[in-house]
Amino acid sequence: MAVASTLRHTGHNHPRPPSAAVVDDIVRRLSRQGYRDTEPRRLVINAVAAQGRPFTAEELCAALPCVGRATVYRGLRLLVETNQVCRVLLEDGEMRYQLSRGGHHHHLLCGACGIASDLEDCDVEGMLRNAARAAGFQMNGHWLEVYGRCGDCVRP
Amino acid sequence: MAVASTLRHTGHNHPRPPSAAVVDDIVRRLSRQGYRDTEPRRLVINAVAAQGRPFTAEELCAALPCVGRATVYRGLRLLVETNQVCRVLLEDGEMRYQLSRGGHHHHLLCGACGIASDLEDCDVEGMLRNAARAAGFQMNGHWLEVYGRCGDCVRP
DNA sequence: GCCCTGCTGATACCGAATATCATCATTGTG
DNA sequence: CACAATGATGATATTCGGTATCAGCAGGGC
Repeated sequence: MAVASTLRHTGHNHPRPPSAAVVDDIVRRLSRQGYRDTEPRRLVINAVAAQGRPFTAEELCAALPCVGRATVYRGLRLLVETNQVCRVLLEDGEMRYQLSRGGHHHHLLCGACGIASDLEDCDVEGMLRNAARAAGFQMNGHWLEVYGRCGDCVRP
Repeated sequence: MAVASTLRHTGHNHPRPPSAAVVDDIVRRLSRQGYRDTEPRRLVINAVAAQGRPFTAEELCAALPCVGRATVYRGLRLLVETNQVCRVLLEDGEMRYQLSRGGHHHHLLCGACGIASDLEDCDVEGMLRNAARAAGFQMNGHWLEVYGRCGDCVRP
């Protein structure tokens, strides 16, 4: 129902064309794990996919006035737990979320426009593991965010 | 006053000898920036310095029953803002704090004992800057946490 | 179409953190 | 050393993000 009017709420926030394919993919993956395909859940996924930059749970609630708070939070949590949405840590410690494009990657967070692009093909992983081993530490994982200015904001 | 009894509250938590020198250093640095040397503030700093592993603001409050909540929170925030306490991000997204030993470093966080050791002499910095530049991104900073098992917990 | 069960959403609740503000204490000054 | 200016304190109220509850609803297997 009110999908279009819902998405309009995020219009000031670099909206993407709500790609039905992406949403369907996510719903299908959830289905495969036994989660139902419900309308409110699809609305949440739709809104998540429409965000153009890392968002907070509260922003998602605001963008979905016709979906209950609890449902939005549950939906977001489900997406995080199934690794379809990744957490993004801002420089000031605030936690945000973003649709994951899959695979292991890190974020290049622009402090000017707020957009998070992905950094792939970077072997921090191996380097860190070695450095950690040298300190007698067995590394199992890591969390990395990179802050600065994206190309568009550096040369305007 | 009740410093000794206060510290005893952290006894189960790898307490350190409350090094007066460390505390004095911090107080002096604050003084230089115009912040007063007050008893409650010293108590907070003392408790911070006595923690053996990353702690939460709430834990600090519990360890300082005779200092007001607001004062504990304010004191901790002041220490973070003046870079004398660093934030530590746990794998699950929880934020904790730890006395900074100064300079830029990263944390090796042991998931078993909870202790955070420092990783220095590691050129992630340069590597990241290059990788970011290759993606057209101007890097100004980064946040990195390494998770795993410390030497003591790997071979018990 | 029916029924089981997961999902929803209004509400209440919880915990962490901050705002308020009268009172107190530190520190620079005379 | 005493005083005044002002920063700091702490009890309290408040805000805010997030979760628990639970009766009613709806998806989807049969």
